[in-house]
Amino acid sequence: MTHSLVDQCLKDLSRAGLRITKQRRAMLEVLADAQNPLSAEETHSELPNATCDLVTVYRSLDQLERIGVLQLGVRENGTKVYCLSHGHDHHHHLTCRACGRTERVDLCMGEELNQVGYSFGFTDLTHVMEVFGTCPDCKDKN
Amino acid sequence: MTHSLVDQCLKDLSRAGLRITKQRRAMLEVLADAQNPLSAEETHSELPNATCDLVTVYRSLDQLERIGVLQLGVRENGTKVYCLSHGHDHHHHLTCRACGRTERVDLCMGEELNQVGYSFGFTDLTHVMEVFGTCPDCKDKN
DNA sequence: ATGAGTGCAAATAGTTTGCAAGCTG
DNA sequence: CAGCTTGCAAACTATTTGCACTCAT
Repeated sequence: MTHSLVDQCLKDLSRAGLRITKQRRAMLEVLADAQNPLSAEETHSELPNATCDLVTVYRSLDQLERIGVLQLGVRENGTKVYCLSHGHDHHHHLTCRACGRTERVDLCMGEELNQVGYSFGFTDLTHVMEVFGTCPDCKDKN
Repeated sequence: MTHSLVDQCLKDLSRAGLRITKQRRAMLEVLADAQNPLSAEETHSELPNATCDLVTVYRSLDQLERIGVLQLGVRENGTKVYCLSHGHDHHHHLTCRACGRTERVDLCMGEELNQVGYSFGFTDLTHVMEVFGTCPDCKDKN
């Protein structure tokens, strides 16, 4: 199926002066299908066989995040993860530190954080908010 | 001067069954004096000459965070940083992505995040929240 | 056709692990 | 004096960089 979500992202890509390539389209498709934020490695491994090099994934994810098509997150170990943030679907995640399972969290205080940032004279504000815990299944396994 | 803050942390250390060593005391002193969260590397370099190996810093920071003496944060590039979180002085930071300058942010929605976590059956909840931006000085320099 | 984008190789940064020796409680 | 801690060396994971070649616009 054709992802209208992906098409939207591709439009944003051109609008930002970036080029549309089959590699980028493939990455966006992977991220659009993903149930949770993916790291560069994970995105790469979900890509149809040999779509592109891992380095290209790193470079593209970084650019896509800069132009706001992707939203950046972190794992507890510092690994960067990305998910589509198309339109204004900004949200956060609750991640199990044992199995990686994630749940969507719709709480956010981005507005307030930006206020504080502006009050200090800062610009280009972004934020990262992540919740980590042990999910019921992993708790039992223990 | 003697840091009552450090003494408090050391007490928490023993209470948690960890041992008090000169290395750990030195690290806590560095963190108590720091104006902003420090990475393992930075903490190590602030230590009085040859206090201990960098590996020891990594191991100790990790343990101190687990028992709640330190609060974990991340830089935009994924580097882990730590600051004292003694008592209940939980707070967050606004960091300039160009020069690293940080400002304290007292906003936090830990309570609400924990609620959501519990509602999913998750336990041992923690969270990370970081604001990144460009500070006035770095903006001008550009 | 021109410069953004890509692949490949190699370098970095940050962090973890194994093991023997040292020090704390 | 038992076992937590540390030091040193080495392995690892995540990410970045340089350069020549390719492709989107």
